[in-house]
Amino acid sequence: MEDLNKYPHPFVTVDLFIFSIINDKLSVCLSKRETPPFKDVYSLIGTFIHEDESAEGAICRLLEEKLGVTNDLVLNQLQTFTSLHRDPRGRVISISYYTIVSNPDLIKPSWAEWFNIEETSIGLKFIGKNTFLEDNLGFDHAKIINAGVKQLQEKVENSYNTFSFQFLKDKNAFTAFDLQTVINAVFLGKKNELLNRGNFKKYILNRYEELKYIEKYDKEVKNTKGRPKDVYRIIER
Amino acid sequence: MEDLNKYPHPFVTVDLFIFSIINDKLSVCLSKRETPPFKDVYSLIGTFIHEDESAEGAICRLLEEKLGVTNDLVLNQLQTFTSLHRDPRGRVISISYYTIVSNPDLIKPSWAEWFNIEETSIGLKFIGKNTFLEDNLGFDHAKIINAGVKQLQEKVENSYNTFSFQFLKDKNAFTAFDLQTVINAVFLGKKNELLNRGNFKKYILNRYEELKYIEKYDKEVKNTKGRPKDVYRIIER
DNA sequence: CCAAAAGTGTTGCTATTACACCCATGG
DNA sequence: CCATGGGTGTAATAGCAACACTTTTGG
Repeated sequence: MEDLNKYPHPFVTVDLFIFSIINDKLSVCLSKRETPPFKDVYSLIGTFIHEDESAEGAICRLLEEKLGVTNDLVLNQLQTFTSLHRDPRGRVISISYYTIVSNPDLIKPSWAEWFNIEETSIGLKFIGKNTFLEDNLGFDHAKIINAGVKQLQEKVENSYNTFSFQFLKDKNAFTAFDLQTVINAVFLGKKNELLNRGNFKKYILNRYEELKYIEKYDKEVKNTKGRPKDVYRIIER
Repeated sequence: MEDLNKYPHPFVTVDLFIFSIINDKLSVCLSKRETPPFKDVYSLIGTFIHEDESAEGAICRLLEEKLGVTNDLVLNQLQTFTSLHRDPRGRVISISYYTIVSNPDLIKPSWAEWFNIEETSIGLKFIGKNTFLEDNLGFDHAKIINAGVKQLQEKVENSYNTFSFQFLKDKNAFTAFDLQTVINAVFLGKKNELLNRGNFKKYILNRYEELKYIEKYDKEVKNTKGRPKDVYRIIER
């Protein structure tokens, strides 16, 4: 059999971005690089793929060992980036993944920071606690995040799926309002006008209920004025 | 700066599949492998990525040098496959791409063969001139083609785009019938009942015309009975 | 002038939108 | 009992599917 070693082989990394919703805004978790290249610059969280693991395996290792996340998360492969000079260290290709956490506090390390995503006329900008990012991300990661946000929106667009449920903080007690907040966040506020409250409840939530994706099970314990919201929980399959 | 060579690095290939429509059926171009592993077994056409080229660059090299295709084709990245034992030679990951050619005769080499794609109750089967393939493809390529067909259908599903135009044999002279044949082929015949002739012409073709994707420019030169078809051409952007 | 094949019109159904109205709660 | 906020009903509209009807050709 042919000897593979006669072929030059590029290095392969996985890069992950984690989405969540913070203060009703779509947010992404980035890290400040502690080593060159791009020392002190923010970028996606990544690692080289080891010989004995798949790309998903590398992402899981990243989540467990570096980020301390042991929950089972749904991993979505986004795209593989291969342009020649994307990494100054040499020939490195990157397989990018994204995932969703409902609770941003799941990510413990201090070097991992959350950034709200906002849309400007020229593109996305990322607003951290003390930092403000626009195009100043390491590698080609600004481009990757743009592609990721777009794909996330496409996945949620198709209303009659359960993809957006991943953002819900409590899968056993949420309301139409909660889910609509998620969807508004994913679309960076732009869908606010598109679907009014009444129709959302009637056509989206009631439809999910008919399809047995969710079930009503109790009224909200509330302490504000007004009629209490219907409370749902997800029906596990 | 960190020395990359301390990391083990997997090998990286690109694998391409070319779609076309032959005898009104969606077809895919595969090759019989001339060397191990999987000698004499059919598989996608692939190559290792060189040090000095991107994945798209490797696909272009494949098309030009191996397949003799110099046309500018639209390349679509499908997915990257990384499971550990997908290649018996060792740790090899594959970035898969697909493209569309309107004329299958563009692919000249004798080792590249076209297979009609049909759907059975258990999955896809591939029917060549003398060969019949079902699960007996090399590597994990049966899985890759399944994913590719699915993505192709999703792209075409969204009716108001121009993706399906890539299959048209003559972009300067086609009819509603031609385009409907393309779409029926992409859906492996299953959409035959869904859209009748009259509605397709009215709602799809006339809409494309309004959107200035296509324009009517002549009647068909015909030698059969019946009213001549409207003939369109694509408006280039 | 008739059959064939394709374009166009008509009808009804369904999904969506806008918006009004009704209901449950706290103060 | 009223303001608040959420649930539900209603009317208008847009899009689509089914199918009938009309137009244009060849023989």
